[in-house]
Amino acid sequence: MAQTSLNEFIDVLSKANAVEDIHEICSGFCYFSEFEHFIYGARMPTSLTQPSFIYVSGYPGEWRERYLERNYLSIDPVVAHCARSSLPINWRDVAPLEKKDKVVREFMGDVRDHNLKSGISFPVHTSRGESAMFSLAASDDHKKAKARIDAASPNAVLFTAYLHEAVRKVFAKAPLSVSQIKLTAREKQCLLWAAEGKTTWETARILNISERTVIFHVQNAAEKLNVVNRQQAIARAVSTGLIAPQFN
Amino acid sequence: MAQTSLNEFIDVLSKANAVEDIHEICSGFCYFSEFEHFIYGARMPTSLTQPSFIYVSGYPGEWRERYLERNYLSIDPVVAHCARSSLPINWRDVAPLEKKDKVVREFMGDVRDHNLKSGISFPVHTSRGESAMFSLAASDDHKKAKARIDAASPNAVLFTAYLHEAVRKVFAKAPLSVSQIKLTAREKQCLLWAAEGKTTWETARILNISERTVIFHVQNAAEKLNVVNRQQAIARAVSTGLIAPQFN
DNA sequence: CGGTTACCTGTAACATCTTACAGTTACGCG
DNA sequence: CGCGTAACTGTAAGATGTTACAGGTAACCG
Repeated sequence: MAQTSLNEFIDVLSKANAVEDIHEICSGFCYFSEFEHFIYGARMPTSLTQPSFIYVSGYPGEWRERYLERNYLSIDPVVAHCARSSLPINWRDVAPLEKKDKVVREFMGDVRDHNLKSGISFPVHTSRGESAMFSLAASDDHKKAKARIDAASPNAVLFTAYLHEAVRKVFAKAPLSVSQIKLTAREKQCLLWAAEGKTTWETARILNISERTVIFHVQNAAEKLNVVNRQQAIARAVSTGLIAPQFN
Repeated sequence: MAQTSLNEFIDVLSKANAVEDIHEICSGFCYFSEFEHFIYGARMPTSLTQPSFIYVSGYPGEWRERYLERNYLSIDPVVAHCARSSLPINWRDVAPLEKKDKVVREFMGDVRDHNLKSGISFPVHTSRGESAMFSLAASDDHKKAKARIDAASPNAVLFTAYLHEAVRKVFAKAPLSVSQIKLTAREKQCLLWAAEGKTTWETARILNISERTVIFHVQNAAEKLNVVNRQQAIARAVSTGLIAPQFN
């Protein structure tokens, strides 16, 4: 029961209720798009029960193990791009970075040695602070892959969005939606200024309220965010987009 | 100089450096996709210097004013969907919600009265907590619009991602600084545990080093990040993806 | 009117972070 | 080997954050 159009893939994705289903659908889409390998990885920051990282992999097992063993996740420039950006990234375009950093250079060499010569990755970010990535890869070089990559991109972006939803549905038993946490204006302001490196006293001057009140708001924010202190509140509020400090 | 393919649209988007350019490109894409109206709206998270909301509108001016006047932003179920989800939404599919809520029902009626009978909206979320939406609309009903909507969706999703980047570039004075800042393994670890709400003492226990050393690493990280204290270091490291705290 | 929410304030003890001082050890690289 | 870098450690004063105590004001809404 192979799918023959994007809509069919989206349709079966929304009905998937096991990781195996999702794996098969990804496999199908990968074949449909004329690629050889795929991988989906997500960082789910929000839930009590879920694993922090989720993978659905159609990569060679050997490479997958090597990747984990060597902690490539923290080196991979494609992963770094997807963590920051919402734009698809052709692996070819991370080549410039390659030259500067020895560790990255070695990693890229290793990627090529494992016959993942060309590929493209599609990031997804959600309002819940989840960060995911779907990659399609092949063993031919960038030039030969270009047409295929161009053709697959629009479909794959849409596919990736639905894929992420499907994964979330399968893994989330009782997802805690960060987006539902509402901070009051004052709570956000106090937290924001703290994230900007201001002390309680400084924030109090800025907002023209007492130090005690600043502490009060930060505490309330921390309670709502279900964290233990100011630092963690900042981390969580930033990572879920509740506040967005500027850096000068 | 009309664009005739998705790639061309993406290309000109990445070169746009004024709102007018972006407006024209959106207009072109709208025509290209055989729709009549478009609107892009973004919520840039609480920030000190930037406006909170950004619009690029190809809607009739009359409707735009009415929308703002009546504070439809807080009623519009499509906006609500896009704030939560990463999936495109066909306006037809919010109809079920219509029946429950009187205010929403009135709004939907008003939408139709203004000749926006069918449409589809594409959300984007970023790791920085931005939330944006690009909508395409037409004056024919859902049934007639179906083929057009299906055809446009994959392209529009990709277009929307690039559109959002373009808008951000135009509005943000300091474009996303691709962080070349490298933290050492220990610096990251110490900062990460701090972001997890651990105290210096706790982190020292976890990493099996002295408290003094933890402080030392955090300080070095803060210096590299060019910030004044631990809190700001966490904010910056999280927002640039250098560390990714988990929440339990 | 009563209930709810956001917002605001003070004091005090204690915990934690920041900053200044002054070093040592291990390792890779040219 | 000399050099740079990462990693590591100690002490101590003073600044800042946390927690627990106990409240008050104003706006909105059914």
